[in-house]
Amino acid sequence: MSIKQAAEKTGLTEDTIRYYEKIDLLPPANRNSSGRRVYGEDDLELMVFITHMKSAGMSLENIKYYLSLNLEEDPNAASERLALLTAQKEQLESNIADLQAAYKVLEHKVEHYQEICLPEKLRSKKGTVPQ
Amino acid sequence: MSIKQAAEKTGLTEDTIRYYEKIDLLPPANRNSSGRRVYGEDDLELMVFITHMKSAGMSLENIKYYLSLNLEEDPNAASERLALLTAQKEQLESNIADLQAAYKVLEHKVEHYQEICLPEKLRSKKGTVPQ
DNA sequence: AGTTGACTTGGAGTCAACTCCAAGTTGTAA
DNA sequence: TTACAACTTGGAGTTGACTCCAAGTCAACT
Repeated sequence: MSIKQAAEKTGLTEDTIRYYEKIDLLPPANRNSSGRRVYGEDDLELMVFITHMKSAGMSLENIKYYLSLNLEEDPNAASERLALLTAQKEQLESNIADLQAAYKVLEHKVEHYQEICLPEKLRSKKGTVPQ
Repeated sequence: MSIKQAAEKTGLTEDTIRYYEKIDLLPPANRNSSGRRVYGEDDLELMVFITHMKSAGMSLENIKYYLSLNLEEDPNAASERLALLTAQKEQLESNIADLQAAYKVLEHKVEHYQEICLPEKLRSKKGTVPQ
């Protein structure tokens, strides 16, 4: 599939995909006979994985390092990956906790302004802390 | 209190506090007789509020807009604040959901590498999705 | 009077992560 | 064949949020 289709499927932009390739986060894409990038399912999976790690707050630099660990050749690669993932998981836990604290603050504020805006009416739909 | 003490109490750096003042996110600080910045409890509260909103993913620009809504003079300020906060709360909900999805992915990966690294042993301490 | 050390300023530099651009190539369609 | 859209490249520019710097001021202490 073309870079355009890959972009559509992953939610990345074409520029971002090329940028990821440029910084060696993605391996050089396969090319067709006229030199255009061609992607397969494996490539898509990798991009999706990257977006997951990114939304978990991992920097591109760290994702790159993670991906560089060669499971076939390096006997320590697996445990290094484990260490990285565990650290990231812990950082993520604390980020989520921070966000949830911020959420509570927001919730309070929203309630406050609802009381100002809707004089003693329909204050029904309280948000719940997302699970 | 001095900028240094304010920085210590809020976790911001002195540079960041001055930067926030420069971009009009914070009002011009009061000065003592020799022109140095002096902060009171109200100022600290504002800084803490800003850090909360920031960790909720609100941009400094949006926080600035929120703070610029003048409750005394503008009859619509309260409902505009409500709208802003509600939008932010919704965005935050979806961010938290994303993070939790990423967390699940990480958790799976961690389990996978634990199986590789610790051959059928001590796979006890599963992480739980943080509340 | 001299030396710290904490502050002041305006402005420049940094960083991650894009985002855009100009100029060129290729494959398809009218 | 001529137009057109979809790609290609290297490199420059942008954004948000700091972070650092040089040069100067000020108050307190020895």
